[in-house]
Amino acid sequence: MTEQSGSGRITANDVARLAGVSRSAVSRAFTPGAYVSRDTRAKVERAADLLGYRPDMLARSLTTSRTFLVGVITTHLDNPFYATLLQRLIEEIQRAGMAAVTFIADETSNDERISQLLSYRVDALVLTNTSLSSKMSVRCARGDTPVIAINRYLEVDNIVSVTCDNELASAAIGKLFVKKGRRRIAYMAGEPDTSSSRDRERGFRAGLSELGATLHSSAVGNYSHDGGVRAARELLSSSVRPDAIFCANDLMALATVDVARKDFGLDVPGDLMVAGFDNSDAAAWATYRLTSVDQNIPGMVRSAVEEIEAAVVERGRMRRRVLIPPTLVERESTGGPKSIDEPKYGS
Amino acid sequence: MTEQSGSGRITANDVARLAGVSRSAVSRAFTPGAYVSRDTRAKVERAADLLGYRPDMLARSLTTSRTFLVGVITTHLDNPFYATLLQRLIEEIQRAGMAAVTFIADETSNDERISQLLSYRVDALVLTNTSLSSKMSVRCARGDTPVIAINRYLEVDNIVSVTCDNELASAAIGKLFVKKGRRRIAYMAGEPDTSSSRDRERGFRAGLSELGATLHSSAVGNYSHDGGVRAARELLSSSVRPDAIFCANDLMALATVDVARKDFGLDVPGDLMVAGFDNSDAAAWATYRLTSVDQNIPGMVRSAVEEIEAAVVERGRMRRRVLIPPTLVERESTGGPKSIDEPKYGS
DNA sequence: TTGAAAGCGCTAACAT
DNA sequence: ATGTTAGCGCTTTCAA
Repeated sequence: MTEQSGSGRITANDVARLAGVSRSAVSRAFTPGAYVSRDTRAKVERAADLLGYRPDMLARSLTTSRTFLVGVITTHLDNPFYATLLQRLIEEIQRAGMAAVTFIADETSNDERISQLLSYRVDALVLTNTSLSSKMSVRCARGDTPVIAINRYLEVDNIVSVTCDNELASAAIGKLFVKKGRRRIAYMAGEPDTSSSRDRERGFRAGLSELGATLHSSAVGNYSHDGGVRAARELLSSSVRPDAIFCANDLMALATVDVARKDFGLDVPGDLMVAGFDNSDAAAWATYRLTSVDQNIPGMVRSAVEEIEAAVVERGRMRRRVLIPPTLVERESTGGPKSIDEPKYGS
Repeated sequence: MTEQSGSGRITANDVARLAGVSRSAVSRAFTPGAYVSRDTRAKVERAADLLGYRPDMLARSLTTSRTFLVGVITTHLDNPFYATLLQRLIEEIQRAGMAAVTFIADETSNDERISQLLSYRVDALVLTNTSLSSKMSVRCARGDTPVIAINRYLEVDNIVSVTCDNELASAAIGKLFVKKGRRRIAYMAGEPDTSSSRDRERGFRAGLSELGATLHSSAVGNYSHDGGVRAARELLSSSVRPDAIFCANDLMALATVDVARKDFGLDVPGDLMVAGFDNSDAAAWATYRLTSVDQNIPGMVRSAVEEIEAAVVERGRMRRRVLIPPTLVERESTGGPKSIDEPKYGS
């Protein structure tokens, strides 16, 4: 067993010496589409294995200006949807042979984080549930760093937004309520200044009016459980109580079910139908059996990473918006699945 | 407004030219403890601001052999505890001026991920809910890369494990059940081959026997909700049903409450007391009000990052194990908080 | 205190 | 197909 003398980093030189070839031969052996003879490649690989050598990505990046690093900025992960989204995104990035440098957005220090990521020369930037200041947008553009936004539609140039079709799915929920005979239909908004919350409200209203119904009341729950508790109390305290509530995410919908049962003694779905958004794990739990919208996270992250790969090679302009078709998942909180022969929307 | 001619990356040379100083002056202006006159520093800073310059971390790392990159390997984030842990860990890493390169462990490709991180010359490696093969352990040691394990105690050299005091907290739960008058007390294990699940069982048994009680039955729920459902059905189907179950995490405990109520029509805590571990958000929800153990995630990640910083400067041997004191959070699932004057354990 | 020069580990253009 | 040479952008001795 040949050993390395100076403990510490093993370099291409060490491998070259051991294999009896030049440094460039070693480099070529580790470069996918390079001219190396079967023979030298074998020698290099054996030597590399022996020494436990692996090219230094930093040094490599310095010459290739490809780091295989993707910067990811996300929010707090208390919301399980964000957690799952981040997990799948990271997995997809690593499946594509890259690595994710992840930051949690401070909201206040968002620009600083992006600047930091840029100093690592990330090949691309992915923003999940986060915005981009126009200042940073131009810095990314100048550095030729493609930016992909997931789950937020950003009105900024040179950025591709990947979201599910919030309007379509929300309209489907609205129509579901009406078909189930509900008439006092309420909406619980997420964070009011996000595109997702606005799109969901717009779609929901459209779905209602398509069947001749109209919104009875609404409140803001800020996408959090606590906010959902407050908003649910507000809605249900009304003198004319709603008989159906569409919450802009599951966290608020679960809170709404809790409040309806515990604080108001209501039966779900008898007295009150509730629907959410995200199809989180808890939506399927026996206690809730919550109707919800599956955003197709795998589809979203796949699109996002495809956009990254395209942008990295093309270096050109990018598509502005990608819409992922969601799926409505009906459970007992809206009276259970509809009859089997009724067609689902979406593909 | 002076602008940069060649769009693309701005280098120290550009700044030097604009500021009328040398490259090294620029470098020194960006190096905390370096000899630069107030005057040149000011000139450099102004020029850098104007150009939007920021030192290239990759190039810098190549000479300093400090990347300010921390490799993080974690598991699936379906478990909200892992999600919160990861979030806080990343936040703590970025507060320390470093960046986290995050991978989701494939279990099968764990070694490959670590090797990949090593090729980025990460300053340290953090494993959360993950193991380390002895092969990789020696590669880390050879490269002088410190390894910190969170939430797993690993029997490997040169590694520091940060966990909460699982045994202490679990013993407290055991004693709580006995004090509340329960005698048919069961344990629901997590993944059987993890140190956390084993330590919790050991502590729980110890707590019981300390008050003269003994374990009635046990099952394995693998730390998942589905697993918890199955294990709860198993335990509650017994001819002599348990009247208290300690689940090794909240996900399983919530599942147990659901099963007890929905499938067996039991009252919690009347017919069955349930306690969990992690003090996840859902444990506080009105439907569950679950007694649980708060592992003090902020304390865990703070210790972990302190260990990183210490290891990076010292390059010496490290402490083997850090125990974080947890807190018992009593809620209605075990009959509500005890009287106010009864002392809590831990600090 | 500052600038000039060397080099971190690698890849790529050029010769062979 | 292989080796030689010249950098990638930075820090850091070494002189001045």
